[in-house]
Amino acid sequence: MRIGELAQRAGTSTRTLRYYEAHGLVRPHRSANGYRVYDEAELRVVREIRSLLAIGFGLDDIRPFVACLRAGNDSGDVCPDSVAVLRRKLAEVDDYLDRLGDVRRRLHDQLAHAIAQREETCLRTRGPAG
Amino acid sequence: MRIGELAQRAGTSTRTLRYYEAHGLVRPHRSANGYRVYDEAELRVVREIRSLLAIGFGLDDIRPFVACLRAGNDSGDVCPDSVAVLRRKLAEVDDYLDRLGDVRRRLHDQLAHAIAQREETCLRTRGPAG
DNA sequence: CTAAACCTTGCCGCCGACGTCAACGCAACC
DNA sequence: GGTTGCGTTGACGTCGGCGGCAAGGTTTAG
Repeated sequence: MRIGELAQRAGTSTRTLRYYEAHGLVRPHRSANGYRVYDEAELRVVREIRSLLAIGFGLDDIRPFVACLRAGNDSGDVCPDSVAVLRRKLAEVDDYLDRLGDVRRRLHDQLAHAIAQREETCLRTRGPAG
Repeated sequence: MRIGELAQRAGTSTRTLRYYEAHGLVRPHRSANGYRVYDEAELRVVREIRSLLAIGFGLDDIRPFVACLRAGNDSGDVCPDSVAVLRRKLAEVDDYLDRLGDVRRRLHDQLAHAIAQREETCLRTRGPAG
């Protein structure tokens, strides 16, 4: 399969596939004329990459998962390195959830305060009977 | 007050202050020799900017808050435009919290699955009496 | 023979909030 | 008058995951 077909089947672009290759994640052969040739297994790899990117992983984080797939495992996350990354990412997400919760509270309070102030101003402007 | 002093008092850099100015957020006068001169109120403005940046606002989002302060209000969030931004941001954060919660669940499940698989492999390798 | 549809490498653009020079001017002190 | 420490503008670098374009080669269909 050539790059265009893989791109279409993986739901991405040829540019993206070349980018993954440049970063060592996808490894095509080359046909006589220099065209990239991918075997079926690479489709699996590309889908794994896309799936992990979608939940916030960087390409560096993804490398162990690809290696795990290439090592013949049914899923990319059963190898020690992958598990380590999963643990780290889970911790990062938990951390981020905490901070985002704080931000939410601050936003909520600030909004409540602003609205209260506006009500007050409104009352003063129109008079207490307003 | 000149740019160095303001930077120090606001806990930031001169580069940052010039950047804010280039984006219309801070407005110094100029002394005869061309130096930027800030009055005390600008310290307040810069602190507002920093505070909002820290909770994930972009400079564009912050502009209404600065305008609100400049209009003579005690806090930058009581004006209609600021309130609108606060509402929008709160919605964005809620949205992000939802998606991050999904991601967390997926990470957690994936991790649990990976560990279960490894246990199984381990047992098979060492034998059921392992 | 030519056009169309593939493919190749290479390089610039993007977003956003700055950091980090470069090359210069101004002010003050000894 | 030389040094030090302020200030000025301008322009390029950063990070990451690509998009998009240029300038060419290959293959296939008509």
